[in-house]
Amino acid sequence: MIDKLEFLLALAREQHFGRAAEACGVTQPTLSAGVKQLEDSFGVLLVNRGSRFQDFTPEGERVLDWARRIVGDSRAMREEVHALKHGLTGRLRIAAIPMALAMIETLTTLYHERHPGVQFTVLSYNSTEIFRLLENLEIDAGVTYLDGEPIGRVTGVPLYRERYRLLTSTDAPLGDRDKVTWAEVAQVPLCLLTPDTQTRRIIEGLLRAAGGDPKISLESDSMIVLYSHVRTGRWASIMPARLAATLGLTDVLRSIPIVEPEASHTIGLVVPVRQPMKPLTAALVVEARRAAQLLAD
Amino acid sequence: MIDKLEFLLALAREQHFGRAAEACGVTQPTLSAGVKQLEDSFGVLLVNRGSRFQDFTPEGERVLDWARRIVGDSRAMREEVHALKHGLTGRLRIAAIPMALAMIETLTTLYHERHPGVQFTVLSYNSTEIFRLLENLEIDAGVTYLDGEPIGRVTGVPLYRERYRLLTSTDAPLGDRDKVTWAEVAQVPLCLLTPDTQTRRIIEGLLRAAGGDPKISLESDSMIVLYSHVRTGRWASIMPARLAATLGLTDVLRSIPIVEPEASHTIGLVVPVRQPMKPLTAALVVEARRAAQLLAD
DNA sequence: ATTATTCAATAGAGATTTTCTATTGATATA
DNA sequence: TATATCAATAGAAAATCTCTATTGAATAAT
Repeated sequence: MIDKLEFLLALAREQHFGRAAEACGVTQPTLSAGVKQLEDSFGVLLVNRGSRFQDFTPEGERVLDWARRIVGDSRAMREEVHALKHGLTGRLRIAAIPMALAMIETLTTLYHERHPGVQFTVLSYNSTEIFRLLENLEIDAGVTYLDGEPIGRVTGVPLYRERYRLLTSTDAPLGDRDKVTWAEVAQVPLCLLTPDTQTRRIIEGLLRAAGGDPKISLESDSMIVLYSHVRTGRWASIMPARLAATLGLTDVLRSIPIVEPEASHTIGLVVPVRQPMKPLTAALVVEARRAAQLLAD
Repeated sequence: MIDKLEFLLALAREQHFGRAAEACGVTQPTLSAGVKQLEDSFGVLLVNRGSRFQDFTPEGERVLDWARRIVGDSRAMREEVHALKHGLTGRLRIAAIPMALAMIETLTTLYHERHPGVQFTVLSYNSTEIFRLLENLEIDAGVTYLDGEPIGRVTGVPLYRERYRLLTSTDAPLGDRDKVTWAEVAQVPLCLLTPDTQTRRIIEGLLRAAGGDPKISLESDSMIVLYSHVRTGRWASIMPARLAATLGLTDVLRSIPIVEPEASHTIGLVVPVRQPMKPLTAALVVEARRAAQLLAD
């Protein structure tokens, strides 16, 4: 039964019987039969298909919702029993927005000190995807903005407040300033994250609110790409103070506070609201609260 | 997998492999094998047994907790999909404390008007048992005291406030009074519910607080037994005004307010906190809120 | 228009799992 | 000491699950 529900989750993820089957480690007819069995047992069609996968019926969507919950709980149960016997072990899957990647280390280091048996998978995704991955049980926790765009069925633990800075070289325009305004920054060609990220939308919003029409000379979904460009001294970017400090400043590379307004956003851990949590996740929430104290401004 | 968890729930309920098997509609070896499979798959012992059932291991208790959740959700899923197709049908299982039995009609009547396809099972249990039954998924909802003794993992919906009255005949002691005090009532021989009920504990508490040492001339777990005795005019009892009115007063039988103090307790619906609820339960909560308005003092 | 290709359902065989009956072994009760 | 109760075990039968191979339908490519 539960494995059939896992079939359904895989199908929702892959939107394709064959790939879903592969993801579950079974053959396509097996997965097809599993879905059909669910349909028979419920007495309703769950998936619309016309010789290929189309989408889920309304009933299918509801079942999918329950399936996520039931499959999640069944994994949590196994994890908890395992933890009772062997302590915390296993893999904790975390996704973070690019802007927060450099601070994940604070979390994982604290966690690893207490629970050395736990391994980590840290992925970079935009905030929208993070919520989708959480819903689909593909990650255990995310690190993203807590304010701003609405958040779904998750619990948030604030980690720190992020303030943006202009990263530029001393000999570039504005490079000699103590602080700059958003209006001024809007005049400079910038390297920013791609428009699918919330950070990009926030920064563009601030630039436009200051009356600017920003020129994005280079965009990427990788902070490394942005930073390596800025490092040459020929490009400028905007990033959180903390991130700039982590990546390292050089004698020609400066991180300049941006004012008017002094915008700040809260970054935090997000985990499924489900109670009780998986033990690995519960422990992460504990460490996140500790990390928040370390990171407090 | 889920059926194995059901085996475990039955075992917790029956404390006996054979009876648990019968309750699940399988033979004893099948249930034994199912439990053993769970143990193998978790790698831990769940049940302590020395040639017969003893109890659950700590790990077993945790698994039991998850099993209740998972099994409950899986039933809720089926119910919801069924409701999407056929509307609300099935059986709603409600347990109420004896003192509240007469008001259940208010709930079921409202419910039945809107959802004629739903059938009811109404059981009489004391408040402690009601919580146990809720935990074990043996009932969908309970009706009991919301204040007083601590309540567990349930959501409460207040229905009405209950005020106690002395039920006695006109020619008995106190029978001619407009109101009586708890101290006075403590002097009269009474018919009350058995001591395992919260109502009995509350009433005895009030009587003792008024300095009395009550004589319980007859006790029963059945309101009918109490009422039929009082009806003869030779016995007296204490019950809520509303209940007395439902059972019917005669020319010799009076219901007299008891004061000093004018104690009152809230009776309400209790349902599992689980979100989302089973459709039948969710509908019951809606009707309970309507009923509360009808019953408001 | 014809041919290829992709996709999911179906058929049927083999493997696995599940469940049963019957029995045993152990413990508790008369 | 005999009897009854309880749960585990053994082994056979039944049900199920999963696989390979194929079909049929729909889309894409030539």
